[in-house]
Amino acid sequence: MLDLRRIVNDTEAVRAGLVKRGEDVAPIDEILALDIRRRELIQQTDSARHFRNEVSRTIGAEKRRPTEDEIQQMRATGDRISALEEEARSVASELRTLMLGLPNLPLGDVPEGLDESFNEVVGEVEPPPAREWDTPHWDIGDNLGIIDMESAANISGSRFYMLRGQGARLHRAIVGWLLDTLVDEFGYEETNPPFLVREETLIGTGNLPKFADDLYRDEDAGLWMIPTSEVSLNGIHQDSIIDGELPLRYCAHTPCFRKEHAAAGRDVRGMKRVKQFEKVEMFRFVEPDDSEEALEEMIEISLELCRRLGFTTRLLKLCAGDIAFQSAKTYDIEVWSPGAQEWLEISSLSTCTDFQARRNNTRYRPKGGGGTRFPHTLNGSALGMPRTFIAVLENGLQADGSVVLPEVLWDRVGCERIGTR
RNA sequence: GGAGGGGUGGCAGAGCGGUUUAAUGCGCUGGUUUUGAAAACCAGUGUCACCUCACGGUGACCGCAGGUUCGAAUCCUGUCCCCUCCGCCA
Repeated sequence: MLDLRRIVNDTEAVRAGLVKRGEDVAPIDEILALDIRRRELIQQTDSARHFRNEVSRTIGAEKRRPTEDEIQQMRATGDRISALEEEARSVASELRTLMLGLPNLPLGDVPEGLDESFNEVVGEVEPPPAREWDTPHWDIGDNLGIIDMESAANISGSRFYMLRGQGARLHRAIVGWLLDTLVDEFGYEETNPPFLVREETLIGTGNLPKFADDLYRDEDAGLWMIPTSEVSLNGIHQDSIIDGELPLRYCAHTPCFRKEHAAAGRDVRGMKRVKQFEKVEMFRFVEPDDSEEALEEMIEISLELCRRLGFTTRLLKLCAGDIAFQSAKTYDIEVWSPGAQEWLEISSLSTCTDFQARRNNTRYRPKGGGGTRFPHTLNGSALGMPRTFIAVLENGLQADGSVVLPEVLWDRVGCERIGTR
């Protein structure tokens, strides 16, 4: 959520930010009008209530029964207050609806542009030359008997995958290695949060109300399945004032559930785009002044993880039209997929400034005192799973069809190579 | 699913119709003392909104939503969540 005061005091900058994202600015004028009405109503209600408080306080202090006149007058005041409150509620609710529909504003250094063709590659990298045996991950997995797409379809239909034997173990090894590395080397607290969340939690991240169509839900229970652990981790401090010092660094390994309507017909083969996948996520609550540096640190962590897995990567700075609703700035890390001869998004790292904290009503106490403030939140994949798995297979593929594993995984998988030699 | 108990300020925890503008403790901030630190002592310190250049003022908030009343943290109804016990399922 944007700061209402900022919309009022710095209207043109807010409009410019929305335009940069290709967003409709019409709600701004409605918001400004509703805010004026809202203030009027608050003032009128407050003064009516002040009157009522004065009178009843006097009666109480004098320990007497109220007079007939007083009772009449107070009843009328009560009715007036009720009427004002009712209008105030409806104005506040309209205002909130509009506010929840506004995306975050892109930071100044976010590239202009409305679609992915305007994303900037940071430090161009040449992909390695193609090898004659390069082949997509589904063929590799099929040959080795470690990816079983047919069974997945039997169980759940399209856009699911199933891993078997050493494939399942490799998957588990990657996840375990990622978590351990984040905890042991990069100062993250490991968490294992709920995967089903309340509606308010999804409003807090920005997924609701706007993107309900992308999410799975249990309507009877009022619970939704998370599309990313960002949702659960952001929810930890919902409606509360963080007790203690920032920064807070959480990581989690969770399943993620997405309907993927928007991708209908695209990436249908293999496990690249599926309705259920797993991800190891990094999440931070930081002081506002520290968020840009924190984002750089998180990018460096993800790049380092890719390096240790032996991946060829490139870094993308997303343009204003391509960043997520809640994001103020996003970098994607893409890994070279030799089997498909394309760059594959393996991590997305964003700062959401105070946008999520505001929606979530998460606050902290700055060190010097002086009340509460909204922290900044940042999230990023410490590598998304099926794609990391894909990259390990395609990069490690040998001419004989076996896959040589990155050294960091040897102990966990129990071998250096999958397949015959 | 059944029975009971409970949700109060950063935390703990009183209050159960009108001097409560929510006691007290912890924590936090500042000060005194000290070579320095700790301890002790003194003072301050809930959140949010609106008005004001400011000093300051006003209002709301005791899980949430209604209701009763001149007046509700306090009484009534509904609802959500947490805890204990029982049952059922893993």
